[in-house]
Amino acid sequence: MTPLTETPITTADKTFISLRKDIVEGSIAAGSKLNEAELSTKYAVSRAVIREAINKLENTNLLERKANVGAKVVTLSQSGLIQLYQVRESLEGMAARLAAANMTNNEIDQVNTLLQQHSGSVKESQRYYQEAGDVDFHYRIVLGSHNQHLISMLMNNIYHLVRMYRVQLGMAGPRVTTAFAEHQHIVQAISNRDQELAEILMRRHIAYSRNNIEQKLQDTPL
Amino acid sequence: MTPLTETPITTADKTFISLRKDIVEGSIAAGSKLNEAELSTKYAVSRAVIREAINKLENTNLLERKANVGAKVVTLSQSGLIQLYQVRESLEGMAARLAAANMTNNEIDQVNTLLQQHSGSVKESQRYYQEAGDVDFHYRIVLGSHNQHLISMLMNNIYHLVRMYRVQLGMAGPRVTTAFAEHQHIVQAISNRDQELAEILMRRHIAYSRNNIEQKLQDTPL
DNA sequence: ATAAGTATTATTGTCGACAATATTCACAAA
DNA sequence: TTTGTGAATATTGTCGACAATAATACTTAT
Repeated sequence: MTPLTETPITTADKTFISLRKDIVEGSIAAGSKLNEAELSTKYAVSRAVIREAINKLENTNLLERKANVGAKVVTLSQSGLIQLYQVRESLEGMAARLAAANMTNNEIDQVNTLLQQHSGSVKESQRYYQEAGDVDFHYRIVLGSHNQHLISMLMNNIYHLVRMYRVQLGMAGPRVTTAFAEHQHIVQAISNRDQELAEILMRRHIAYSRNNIEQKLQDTPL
Repeated sequence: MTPLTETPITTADKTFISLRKDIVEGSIAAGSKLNEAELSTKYAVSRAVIREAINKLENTNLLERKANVGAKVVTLSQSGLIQLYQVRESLEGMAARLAAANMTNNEIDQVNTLLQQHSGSVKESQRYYQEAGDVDFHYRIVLGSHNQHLISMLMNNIYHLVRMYRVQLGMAGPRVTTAFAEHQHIVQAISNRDQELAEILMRRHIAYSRNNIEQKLQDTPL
């Protein structure tokens, strides 16, 4: 299940999504320079389209542009990861708080159903949950905040870069089961409409998650 | 004193800044549609430049684009303002926390000096502080977080829209002196390296500020 | 051999024209 | 009058070419 259905209309949009995918998954290497002419032939579109896609990518924090020089894919670093997760903790904490205030009963039921479904697959294969399940859960909470700025910032500016770290550093990890329990507690707080607790639990959850990734990063440094 | 010196290089950058100014200050009306050809003649640049500027403006939350239809300046609304301040509270709270952890002693000294300077002008004319002083203070804290994502999000995605609300709803307000005291307390907490308190105080400060603006909004509804 | 300055090449920025899509207007039918 | 259909118009999306800037290679002098 894809949580948010992006429907690219223009070729610039499609190119943007292709480029983003290639960067996140590393087929365009971190730190490498983007040559507009090259990309133009590679994706079989005009340079104007490439430029528009690059402009859009700039917002996603996946690359940096310098005037008259060009665009470079970001480099992954420990400090970059920490900074990213600090922002995540801040924004998703607020999202959980707002979700406790603003989610409809119907939305809360759906999240509960989602967790029940996951509970099964957690026991069997831990793999599934970590990939799609975790993302799904966080999406629901963020959308449940009903705050357009919050949603846009996390979806567009944060999550793709988070995924880039996950993919390129090969995060899978044994944190699956404890993370699942944490998710349950967060939903519990939201069900109780306890804004304060929902925020605290979500912030802790993300802080734990960061520690986990950081530890992996010690083993396989950049 | 301008806190962050933007140095536009290309004509697209310059046009972007001009357009942003005109939108924030309302000479291009909120809710109005942007016609690329019109703007092209108005700013005396090609349509390509206008399009690049519009693309950049999309990130600032000052306008919305729809494929094959065009870009519209955002409309100001009470719920929009509340949502904006919720995000601000979240991000600037974290910024204050990180500032308490990461600011150099030198940076802290500079903020203290800044507040002392303001303390004089607060007694005389309240006007100055509310405009430049408040902005200056918040910039220092945000920059003091030493978190690039946080800085970028607030500077690029949030503050211009905040200013648009302020300008177009004519916020000046008698909150000057109490806000000044709040600023002092925040700096005190940062000086003490008390992350927890710095975050709490900043969040309260912004919540108060939001209430203040909301109240004004009751008097002059949109 | 090295350094500085200049010429050459490569790459990004800007432009005007054309294509594709959406909007508006006119007309006809109910 | 209102509604639906089609043509005409306006607007955005895409393209290739040229201009401006940066990166590279070459030459020359010390």
